[in-house]
Amino acid sequence: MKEGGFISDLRQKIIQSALLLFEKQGFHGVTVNQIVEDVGTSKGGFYHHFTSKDELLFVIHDTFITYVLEKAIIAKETYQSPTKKLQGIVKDFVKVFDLYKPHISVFYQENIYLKPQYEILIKKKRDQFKQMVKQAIIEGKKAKEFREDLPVEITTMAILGMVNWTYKWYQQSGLKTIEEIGDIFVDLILHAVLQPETISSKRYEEVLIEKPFFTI
Amino acid sequence: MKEGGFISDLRQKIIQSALLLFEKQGFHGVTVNQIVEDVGTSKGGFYHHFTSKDELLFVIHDTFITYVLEKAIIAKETYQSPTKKLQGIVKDFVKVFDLYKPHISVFYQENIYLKPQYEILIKKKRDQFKQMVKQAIIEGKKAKEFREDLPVEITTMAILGMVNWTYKWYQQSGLKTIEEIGDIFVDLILHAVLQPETISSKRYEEVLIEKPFFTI
DNA sequence: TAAAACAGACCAACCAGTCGGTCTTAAGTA
DNA sequence: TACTTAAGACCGACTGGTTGGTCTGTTTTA
Repeated sequence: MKEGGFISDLRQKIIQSALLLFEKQGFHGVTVNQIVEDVGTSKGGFYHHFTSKDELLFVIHDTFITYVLEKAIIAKETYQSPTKKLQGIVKDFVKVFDLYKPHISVFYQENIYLKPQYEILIKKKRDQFKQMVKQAIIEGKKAKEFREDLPVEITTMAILGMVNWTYKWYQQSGLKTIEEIGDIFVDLILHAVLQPETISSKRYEEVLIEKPFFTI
Repeated sequence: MKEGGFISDLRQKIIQSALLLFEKQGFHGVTVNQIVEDVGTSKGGFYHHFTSKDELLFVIHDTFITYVLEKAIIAKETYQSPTKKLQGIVKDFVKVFDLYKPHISVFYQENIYLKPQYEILIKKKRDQFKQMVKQAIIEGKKAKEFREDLPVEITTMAILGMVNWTYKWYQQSGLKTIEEIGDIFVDLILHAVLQPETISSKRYEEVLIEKPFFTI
């Protein structure tokens, strides 16, 4: 508590252990006893910090989605053009996979086990995030940066799906770094949504934060 | 047994009920008792047809992945050019969401609960499917239909992610039909992977099965 | 010294799977 | 056709193990 800050905080230790256990074995594949044993504490310690196993699951969900949402808001406010906004949101989000992979796995894998009262709270924030991607696409069409025939809703879900799915296969020990993966995703997305003229001309350099790999 | 065929087969009824229950509440959120009650049978009936609850989960997984794999093999053999192959595989796969949505949900949601001996069998088929998409991309690059700078592995996962994620949001009652969604996905994917020249010229008409919506 | 933090034995509920028994079906027999 | 019979299909009370959560303490902190 004194030194080390939250590192020695039992609550955070429990979350950390639970996170890794839930990721590999699922919420129902891990018992409270396993968690407390892994942490090196007791049932008493656990229930002093959490009212239930379900609340622990909620805390994990909430920590993650809150963080992601804040990042997205910053990206949205930082950049002006829709292209840059979309690029920023995607790149920041992909980066999160490095630090928060267990969170993300639990977030997408165990969300059906959230109790209704918690589910409502999480859904709200999750929808907010989705809305930011959607908004970027709408603005991109309006600004004539993106193709006008782009179906907003499906394109949004396609982008989210492509990025979210990363939790199923990404490994830190893999061949590509998370930065590289993020660049490739942005590249694929921009090729899919930008006006063809923008791509074939050199005009995309004006609308991008940085050159994607395909311009090399 | 006489008329109606497998529709009155208890085994199929159990799978059907379990499917819908697992989809909404998860494998561990549904008890064997709930399943047999839903079907209108008994524990005895259940364990006459399945050795365990785990085996039921495996059967659901296997039915689905076997079907998808067969479809992909047909698409691969039907079309010649890589573009058409990729287009065919994706379109067929997206169509599956209409008939097999519960299967898919269970397949991606509950796969971590598969017992090791079953997991091995499923992983084998799943990898085969992934390999077919990957192969189409490799061939597309070789044939100069796709961009040469395309990273094969990540692009494969991006496409799979985009399509797979559909199980999280697709609803039959939604605004777009599954056919439309499939077309949009193909459109986005092709814009992302095809040579820019092919898109800006009219040459894509030669390489496509049918005109995507954006040519209108 | 009191409140917060933690320990761990204990419990009630639940649940996958079992097992002895009954019912249905259809082939065999005369 | 009527009767026999055996195997497959199905029933449901029961069980042994497990699990989330409780409660009464003990230790640590401020």
